[in-house]
Amino acid sequence: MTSTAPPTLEMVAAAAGVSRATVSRVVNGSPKVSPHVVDAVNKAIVRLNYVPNRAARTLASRQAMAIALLIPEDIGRFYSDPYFASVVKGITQRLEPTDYVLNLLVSSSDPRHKTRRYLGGGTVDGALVVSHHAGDRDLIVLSDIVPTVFGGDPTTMLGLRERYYVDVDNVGGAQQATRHLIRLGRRRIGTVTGAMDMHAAAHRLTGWRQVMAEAGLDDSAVAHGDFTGYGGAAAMRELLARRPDLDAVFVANDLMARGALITLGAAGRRVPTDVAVVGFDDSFAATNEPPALTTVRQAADEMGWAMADMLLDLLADRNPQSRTRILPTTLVLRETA
Amino acid sequence: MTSTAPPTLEMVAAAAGVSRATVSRVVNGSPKVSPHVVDAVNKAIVRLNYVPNRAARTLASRQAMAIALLIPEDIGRFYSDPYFASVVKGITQRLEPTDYVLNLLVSSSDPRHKTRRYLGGGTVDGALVVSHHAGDRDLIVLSDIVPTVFGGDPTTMLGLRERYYVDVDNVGGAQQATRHLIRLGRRRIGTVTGAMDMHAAAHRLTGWRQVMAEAGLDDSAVAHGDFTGYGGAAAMRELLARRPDLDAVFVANDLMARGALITLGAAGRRVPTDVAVVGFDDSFAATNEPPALTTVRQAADEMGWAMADMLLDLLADRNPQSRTRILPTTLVLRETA
DNA sequence: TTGTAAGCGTTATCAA
DNA sequence: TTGATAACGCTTACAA
Repeated sequence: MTSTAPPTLEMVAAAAGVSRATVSRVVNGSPKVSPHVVDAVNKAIVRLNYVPNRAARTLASRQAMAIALLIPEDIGRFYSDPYFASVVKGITQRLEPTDYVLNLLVSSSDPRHKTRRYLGGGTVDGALVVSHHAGDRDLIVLSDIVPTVFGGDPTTMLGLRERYYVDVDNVGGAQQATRHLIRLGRRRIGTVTGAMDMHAAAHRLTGWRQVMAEAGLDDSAVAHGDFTGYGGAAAMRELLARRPDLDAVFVANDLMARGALITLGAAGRRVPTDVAVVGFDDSFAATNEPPALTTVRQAADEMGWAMADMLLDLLADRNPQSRTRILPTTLVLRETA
Repeated sequence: MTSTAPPTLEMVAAAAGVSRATVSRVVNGSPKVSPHVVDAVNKAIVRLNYVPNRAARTLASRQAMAIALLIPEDIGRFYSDPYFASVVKGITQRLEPTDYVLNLLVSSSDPRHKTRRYLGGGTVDGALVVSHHAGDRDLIVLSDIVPTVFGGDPTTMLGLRERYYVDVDNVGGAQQATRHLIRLGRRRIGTVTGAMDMHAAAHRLTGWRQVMAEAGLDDSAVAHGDFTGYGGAAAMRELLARRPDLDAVFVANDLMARGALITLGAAGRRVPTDVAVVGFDDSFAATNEPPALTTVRQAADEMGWAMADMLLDLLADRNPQSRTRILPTTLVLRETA
């Protein structure tokens, strides 16, 4: 903890024998300063161990150089899902080489108040919203306060003007998974869905349905899960009870796929010999333990990266290529299908 | 995005027919303002939808009302470990009711530069460091810049002055787990350690050793893991090869315990009938899928909470009870032992 | 109880 | 290329 007050621009100016303005120019890399002066100033900066004061800078330039990361109220889920962690990872990676910093903002029970106050205070230049749930209406409002990029399509809600967002191709991923299962010769294919109040779950189910229909297969073996391992195990039991002859299952995320695997093992089914299993996410859960899951990779970190990238464009008044960006999903073949 | 400039204190003052100072007092809840005036000011604030400018406030008060969360360079590990997620959760929960905000700072490859610059710029009032690895020396330096609280004992490194930190009782937890196994009648007890460059792994091994020695049991069945599921599975195989008659195993974290369970299943051992298994962490992995793990709970979120709490004390010039705080660990009995 | 006025450390606008 | 000199929006003695 520093005891003496930190050096100011003024002190550096005095030490270098120039004006404050000049030091400011040097600090900000202005091209029109004589090399000689630049040198003198830099020496003084180093000698005094000078670091610009952020608040003063923000106040004068009206730029906070900070971005808010808004997290849904449902804290528990956010932290327990490796998917979110990867998104955050991607965001921080994109921001790393920039001067922007990330402010973690867990939208409280009263987002209207604290969050709005925060964003309104000029504390941040923009916001990133990571939320899967439909119904986080409050968050939508925020995009009227500062430039905002959403993770996941927020336009499924009504009354929305154009919003910026990045999403992954959930439908396409589910299609690939299902087609793969069919290619494998499976015909009695079921699916375990995610929590249906999240658009990702709905889209994945849609993809599965489309391919099943195309192939003229029975698409009635649907059981609803909740994106947790236990939920996946329970849904799998339900599926097995209804269709004991099932030879494949597309599970809407890896966590549930793990649970499904356990149910299958307990029921004496060999994977993938008897029943092939494909998960979704290619998260940590897919490869942390054997058997390694065949799954649909949605590059969550890329999503975070793309979100930050889009926001950066917005903040630089550089218009992003487009308001939305859909990232591809790819099937990753491993041991379960 | 607002197009018109946001209202200032000055504008509120004008609207309410009082001075700037008075508005400031009202905003900051000063007691010596007549109720009548308070009312008028608040009305004006609401009417203008006024939100104080953070930068101006910070500049004038020399308080950033922000806390940095420093994350180790090894990004991947941080994000894939549910333990860290819980710590962050605890931190945000403690900070929720305060006016402090959290700044996520992933210490880059060159922490000396960007991080120091950041902390030095008066951007934050204090810092929280979450790191398990020994050797993050650079981070230690930071505690000379701003008040800092560490998660995990940083004093194992040399040349350290007094530091503030919160840790969990790893030794005690391992002891409880091992004693439980003995109480169960198990005598041929092995252990799978974590990555030995982390002090938590070392402490857990120590706890196991102590109890084994006390009980006069053979403590040679030690296999080293790396805190991942695959590592745990491999270590378990090694243990089984060396000691086929093993009747219990203490695994240094839940992720590895999951892997160990798979190895045991493949080897035809029933859990807990043939081999009892106790994990560590009580993380997400312990209960996400069956069987639910008997494990040692280290309340990671409490750790985050305690870290933030200690820092808050520091920032309020309230001296914390003590410079260090060791949180208890408790054995959670479930299905595997 | 309220107001005046002097900062807080930068950036930005002019001149020079 | 450099230097005065205003802002920027708020807090905080110090007066009244």
